[in-house]
Amino acid sequence: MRSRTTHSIGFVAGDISNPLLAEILMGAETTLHDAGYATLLTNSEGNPGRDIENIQIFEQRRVDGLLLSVASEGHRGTIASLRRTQVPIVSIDRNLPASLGASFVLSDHRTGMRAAVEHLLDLGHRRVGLILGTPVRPSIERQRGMEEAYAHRDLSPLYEVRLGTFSAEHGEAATAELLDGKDPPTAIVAGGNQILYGALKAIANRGLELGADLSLISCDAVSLTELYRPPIALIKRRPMAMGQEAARLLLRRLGAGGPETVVLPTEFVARPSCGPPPLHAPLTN
Amino acid sequence: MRSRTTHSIGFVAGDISNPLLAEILMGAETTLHDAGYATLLTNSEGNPGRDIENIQIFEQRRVDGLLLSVASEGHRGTIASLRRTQVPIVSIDRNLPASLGASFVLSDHRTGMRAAVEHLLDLGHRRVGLILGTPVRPSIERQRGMEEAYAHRDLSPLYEVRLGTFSAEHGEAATAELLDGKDPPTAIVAGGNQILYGALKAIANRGLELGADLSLISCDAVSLTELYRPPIALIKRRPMAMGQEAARLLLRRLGAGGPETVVLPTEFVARPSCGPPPLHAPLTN
DNA sequence: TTGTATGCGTTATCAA
DNA sequence: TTGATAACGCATACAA
Repeated sequence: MRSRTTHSIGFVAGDISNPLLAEILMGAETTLHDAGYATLLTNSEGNPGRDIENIQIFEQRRVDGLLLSVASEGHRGTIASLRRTQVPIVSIDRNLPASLGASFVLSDHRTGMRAAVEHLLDLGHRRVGLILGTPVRPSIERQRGMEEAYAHRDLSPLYEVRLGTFSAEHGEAATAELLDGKDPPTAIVAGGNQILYGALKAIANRGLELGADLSLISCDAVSLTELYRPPIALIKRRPMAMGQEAARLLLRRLGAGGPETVVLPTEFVARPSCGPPPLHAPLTN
Repeated sequence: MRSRTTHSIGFVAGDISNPLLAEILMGAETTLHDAGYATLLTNSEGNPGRDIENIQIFEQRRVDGLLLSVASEGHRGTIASLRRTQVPIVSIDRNLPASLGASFVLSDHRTGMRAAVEHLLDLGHRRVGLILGTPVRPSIERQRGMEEAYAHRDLSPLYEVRLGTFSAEHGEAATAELLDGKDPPTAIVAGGNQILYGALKAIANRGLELGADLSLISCDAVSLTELYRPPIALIKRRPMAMGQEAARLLLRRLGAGGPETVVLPTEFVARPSCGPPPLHAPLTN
């Protein structure tokens, strides 16, 4: 008498301790719960191998669908696991081969980043440091937004990009390198909230005043950005809406709809952490 | 040939968007994953009705055990649902009737709070405001720690306690009331990280300088406490260890062990957000 | 044609 | 040293 469906959904999360992902998860969980589905959660901690394991675990448990934010987009094993999986897939802010037939919920990081960098260029900055996490879609789109801003103003690409991990450690190390290097940037964009924490630590250690000695922009709104003094400019999005949208896309797939892609906007919010570059900084180009 | 167990665990969380709970969850999930268990997560959003729903969902899915942090400890319906449940239960930082035969992982909030308040009393404070969330174990234990500190010094209980919810809104409103009232406190203790955000907002709105005009102590270490200027004193614990311990207790129950209780320590960390009370404050008692 | 995307082959790295 | 696994890069194919 029972249907073949388990009325459960698997969520493969990269790092649950990230408050952003927690919000996405909450949005998805709430929507799925209202539709009568339980959410199973697993944690990969940024490890592609555990992504594969987790996908297999969900396969064994016969979940009706998968929500996932994979650790590595191009990873051969991950793609192979997903190809074997029969259930609908919704990818959250990650690019996957179209042949998988997945749905996508993506943030338009590029537009927000472009607006942020144009704001810095308007203020007179020319050397900007961009600190990114692993080379997954959000990082790549953010870099493109940076490139577009410079290209649109016909300026030489004097920005410096530091790829790494979405960790406070990388944020701190990259900020230190940028600030201690030759021709240090007059503005820094932190591409993730853990990266922001690390960057702030390095900045505070050097006694630099935000908005005067150095400008700073954060990706994603953490409470810290509005409570910090001065308040920190940010590229905003709505993570809970992202989770809800992911859940809705999955529910449509379960109702026999085809794969869809939804792109959600990001918005730049100027705040006093951005000011004109210090006068002694070399204004090239 | 398959065992009757589903090798899955249900985690009933109050509010996943709380970074503290996210860390507890991650600790539990990692340990359970290593033991071959998948973690199912549901979210109650502080609503006892949804606690009951979620417990029933897990019952239907035949999970092997439950980890939970209930919204309301005394709630009749919640207790009744738990009584019906056949699987082992581990309660995280919540009191439940002993007749349920649950295991417990608890934080020793009282000791940390007592040390924190004694620090304030040593600095000369007599009027302290304590902002708490809902009346569950952490709040109750924190209040007791406050009481003990005053009693141990033979001081009149000039502290003021504000129970409410674990939200930034309550933190801001309660801080505003305390500061705008007659005989305002010279120090405030924020009993939860969302409460801290609200309190800081109210304090910043009034242009008060921490450590000089007002002293502030936070419960639980959010990155904000070390990045804020001045850094904010806190009562520290290890949420990830709490999740791991909860998972271990549950695994022991699954291996036919009896119910156990583990109490994990909290530690007060003094920081510059605490200073002597301003001279113009009335020093009573 | 140019940019983009995908799949395969190769190398590098780490752990046993 | 060997095995496995992850990162890199090229060639191809498709689309704008």
